[in-house]
Amino acid sequence: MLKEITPKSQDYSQWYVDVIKKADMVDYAPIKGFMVIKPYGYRIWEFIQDAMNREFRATGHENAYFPLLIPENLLLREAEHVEGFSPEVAWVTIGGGEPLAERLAVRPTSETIIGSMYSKWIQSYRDLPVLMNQWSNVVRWEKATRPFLRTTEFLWQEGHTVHRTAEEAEQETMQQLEIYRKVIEDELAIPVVPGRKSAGERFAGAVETYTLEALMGDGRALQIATSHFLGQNFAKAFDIQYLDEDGVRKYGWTTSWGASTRMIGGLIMVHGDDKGLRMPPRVAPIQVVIVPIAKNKDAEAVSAYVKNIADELGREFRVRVDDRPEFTPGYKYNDWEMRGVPIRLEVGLRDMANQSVMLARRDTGEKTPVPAAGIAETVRQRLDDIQHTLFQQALEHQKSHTVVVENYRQAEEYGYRGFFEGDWCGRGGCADQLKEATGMTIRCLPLDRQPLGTGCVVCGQPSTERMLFARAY
RNA sequence: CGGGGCGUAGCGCAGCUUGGUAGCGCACUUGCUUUGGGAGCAAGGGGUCGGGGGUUCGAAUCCCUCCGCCCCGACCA
Repeated sequence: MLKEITPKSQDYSQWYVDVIKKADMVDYAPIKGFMVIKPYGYRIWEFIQDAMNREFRATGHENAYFPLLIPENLLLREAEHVEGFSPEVAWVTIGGGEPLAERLAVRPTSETIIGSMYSKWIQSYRDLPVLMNQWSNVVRWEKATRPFLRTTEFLWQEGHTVHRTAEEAEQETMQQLEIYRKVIEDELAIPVVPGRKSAGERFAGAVETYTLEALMGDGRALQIATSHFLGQNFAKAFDIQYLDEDGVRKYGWTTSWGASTRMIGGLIMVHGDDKGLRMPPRVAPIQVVIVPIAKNKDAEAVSAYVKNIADELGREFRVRVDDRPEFTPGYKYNDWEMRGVPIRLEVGLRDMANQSVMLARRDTGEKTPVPAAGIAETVRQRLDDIQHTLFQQALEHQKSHTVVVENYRQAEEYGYRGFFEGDWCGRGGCADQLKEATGMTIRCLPLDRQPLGTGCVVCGQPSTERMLFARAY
């Protein structure tokens, strides 16, 4: 085990790696680019799943599961889609010891195989809309990988829907984007900027891609969820047709939307500090840890006092009593701080005598004695406050690192760290030049902004778009 | 794919220049003492030195070769 966590300011990448190791979230697998998600990390994923499943069901979606392997001919159906994904597809060519007649792709995403099934299932306008989601793993052969942020295999959910009209499909696309915003801001306490992707950054095969962009602690952007309006591109490629009320056969309009374990990487980078993780209470595997402090002769008395408190809190919160005899209290404080547990209660003889406990907040580091009576209410308030404080701190960071510019060169004085906002003429050439010169890419065209009319930040020509650009993960 | 670095105990490393019984710290096991911010003492266990080949009486160390990992670039939902 590492003894210390590298300070963020010294080396942000090393800090990130140290934190995920110290927090016991992941381990590197024996295959390059793959990782094992350990129970403490996986539990966070389960909370995200719970929150999303609630929202998906409330909007009429059902979970289903489609195959891991996709026959090559299906993957080839949609031209842009193949072109976008083929460089990173892993292929299965042998099964049961025999070479396969047709090689099988390990899914990089499931539009193709789901589209082929939808075409069988849909006959009439009465079969629409089809609203499904699947929780799965996907594989994209990446050259540079980092735990959670970009791994060869990752876990995600992918929603796939078919609609009767373009309007309904567009509405679905926006509705799902809003669900992501809600879960990511309310549960993970990560503020995001919703926007539309520029043509160059669009999902392969989509008509429009919408995104949520978050700003990390080091000033780089992270695309944290996307929702795609696919038009009739996939409906045509997979022959998804229905007979409409007017007796005419028509192509359906499809959408897809996804969010992955990358969100956990965002969670770490947005909230973590030099002591380790800081977990937002709503997705914290352990919300309250209680550390009893007692010499041998007092152990029994303290333990009884702690048990009462733990029982009361355990009815409402996720509580852990750390009574491991082999570690000192100081060790335990550090240990749980690395794991980001929002509230720590230190309980010894002094507290017992005062009928109180010492409450330490992970977000602020503040330590205050609080009465044992009404402890559940106190903890409830503090957890709410921590959830709120983490979001506010992240929002402050985002706001203070968002700069409006009239020319992209102004970003240089900020070291290209942060979100930069400016006008864009809409031409891909300017986007390319921006990237070439600065390493920054267009993160999105924010939904609620209009061009200021100051001219494209790259070429100065009349602008049609307002864009958010940054260096990204 | 280009440039650089590294593979020695679970983790982090020394040893290699100049070949001669494989070491240190942490972790682990046992016992005793400890416990309000990373406890102490004592006794233990743990290694095909990344793989293969060569030189040599003898290779972690020298030579050849293969493999893997990390960082920087390029590429990228």
